[in-house]
Amino acid sequence: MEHAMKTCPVGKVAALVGDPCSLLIVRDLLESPMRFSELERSLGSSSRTLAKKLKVLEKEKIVTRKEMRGTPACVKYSLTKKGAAFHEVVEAMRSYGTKYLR
Amino acid sequence: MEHAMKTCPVGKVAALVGDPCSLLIVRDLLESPMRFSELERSLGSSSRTLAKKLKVLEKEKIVTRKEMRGTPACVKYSLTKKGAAFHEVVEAMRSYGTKYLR
DNA sequence: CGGCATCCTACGCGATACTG
DNA sequence: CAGTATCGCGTAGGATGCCG
Repeated sequence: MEHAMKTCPVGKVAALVGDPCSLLIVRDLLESPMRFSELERSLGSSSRTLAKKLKVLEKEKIVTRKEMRGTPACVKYSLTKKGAAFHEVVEAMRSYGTKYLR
Repeated sequence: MEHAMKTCPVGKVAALVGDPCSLLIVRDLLESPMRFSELERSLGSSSRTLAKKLKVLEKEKIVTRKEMRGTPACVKYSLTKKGAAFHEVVEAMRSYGTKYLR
């Protein structure tokens, strides 16, 4: 499996956002920048998982972390240009889901 | 996480082919029908994993199993119309991967 | 609020071996 | 060739608790 995911463009994308969690993060952030807790609620995932996924996406330059000062803390996540480019992929998926999955 | 994947079209698609293996199966079958062993080699996965994924995709009417008689056995997998409709999604991914992932 | 640390469990998945 | 069965490990990911 490893080989295919490093060779082919499709495989590489799959390796990056090929899990439901990362994909849904991108989907949400395409809508608008969001805070950690907002994502947490939207996805219904644990903070642990969310934090880990966000870190990967940040390292891959898909997502930007912006920390506003103040107390309590406030952090906004948004998409980079590279991340926003997932728009086409997500829309293709949405279109498919709407048409074929009830 | 469960909720988001049953509510939103994108989530539902993710639940279906939101893992690298299933996605790569679809990618391959978009090219042409393939035999079990061909998929096995192409993906570099174990027969166990492949068989399980294929069963799911078959149950979801993404993939069709066609058994030719003869010995040794020969089985061809191909996409249904519903499966072929993933073309747009896969192409969007390929386009993204080509542009942004080296 | 936005995390990180810890613990714990389920399961994905490869390796191997065996059948029709 | 096309699977199924069994074992065994690595890991994803929830639950909980703590801290700046």
